[in-house]
Amino acid sequence: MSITREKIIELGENLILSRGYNAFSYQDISTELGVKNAAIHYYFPSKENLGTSIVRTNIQRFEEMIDNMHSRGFDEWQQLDTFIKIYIKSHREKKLCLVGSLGSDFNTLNENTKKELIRMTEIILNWLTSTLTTGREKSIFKFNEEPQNKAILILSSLVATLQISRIIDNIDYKSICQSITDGLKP
Amino acid sequence: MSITREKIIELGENLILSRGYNAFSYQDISTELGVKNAAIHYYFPSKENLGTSIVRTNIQRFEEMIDNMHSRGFDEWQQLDTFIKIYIKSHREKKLCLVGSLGSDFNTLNENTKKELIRMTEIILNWLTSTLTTGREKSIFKFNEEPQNKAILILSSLVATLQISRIIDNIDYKSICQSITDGLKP
DNA sequence: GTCTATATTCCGATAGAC
DNA sequence: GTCTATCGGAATATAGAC
Repeated sequence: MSITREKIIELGENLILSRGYNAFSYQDISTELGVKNAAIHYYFPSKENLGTSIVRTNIQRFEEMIDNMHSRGFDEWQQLDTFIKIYIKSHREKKLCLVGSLGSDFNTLNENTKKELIRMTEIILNWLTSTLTTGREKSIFKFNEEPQNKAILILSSLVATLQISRIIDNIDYKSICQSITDGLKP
Repeated sequence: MSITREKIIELGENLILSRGYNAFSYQDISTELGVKNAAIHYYFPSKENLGTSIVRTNIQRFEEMIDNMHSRGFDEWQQLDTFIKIYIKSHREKKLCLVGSLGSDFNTLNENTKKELIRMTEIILNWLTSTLTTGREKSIFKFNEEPQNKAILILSSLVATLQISRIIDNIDYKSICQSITDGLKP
């Protein structure tokens, strides 16, 4: 795994999160790296390859985070807080998250990228649903909805508030996150 | 206001909601209308003009709906239900809403389109915040968050669940909407 | 193995035909 | 007033140079 390859994935991800999948080009990346746009095709023959690799990298990062939290013995509150902090960071950096950004572009993605995005979203929702379920069993959380529905509502709130924050710039993202967690307190 | 002009706005809106602003072209619209792509430029000289007109049309539609509900004497529950039904219809038609779709593309929009999108989002959020506030004063709704935060949370849930539904296709959108309204019951 | 020169296609947009 | 022929540029992608 070359350093250039990783750099391309990182630049590509940032471009997707700031401008969207269909609004960035290989030229955007190559200019940044000081090479011709065709050089990127050596590492990723088509945009589909790049998009798919970006999503796969994110899945790996997320799974490592989950493993890390489990091995550290984080309880459900600590896990949820850690997850929400990712979104607070994205908000600070004026970026969206892949679910929201690629979700909007879903119908224009290639099959492999779609497949990985589906997989990523399922992994996130399954983890969140499971965390909410066990957290409620332990009376750490309190809520009345189906855990699956609650998971979708929480993820949706985090995802779309990033998008709305981009439109209305004086939104207090942390305060919204506070409202989300307040709604889970026993 | 010619019939062709209205047809272009309608087709353009559907393309933004299904494929995104940067993924549709004048060709997509002209093919549908059986003319050359340049014919669309007669009605909308640039894509910016078209995008801005699409958002303006939506603002007008939303304001007419609000006026209509007020003159019919809808209470806060009836108003919220009517609003949510727009999203259930969008979900059925496999479309997003403009806030979510153009929110993702925000950084790539022209100044005028941005301005109208900001105006539209403010109008929606102001109406929702005001409806939640008076509804709570009348004890029709019950919630603990700041009305402004609650409005953003509800809109975000509706917006991003459309996007997530596109990725994960077996999501019960109506059930999610039920969870949203259940959370407001006294 | 890494990158460039180049091809091809499609985009938004203009000038001008009817 | 409405639409077409056509342009200039940017997109993705290939073939081949180093």
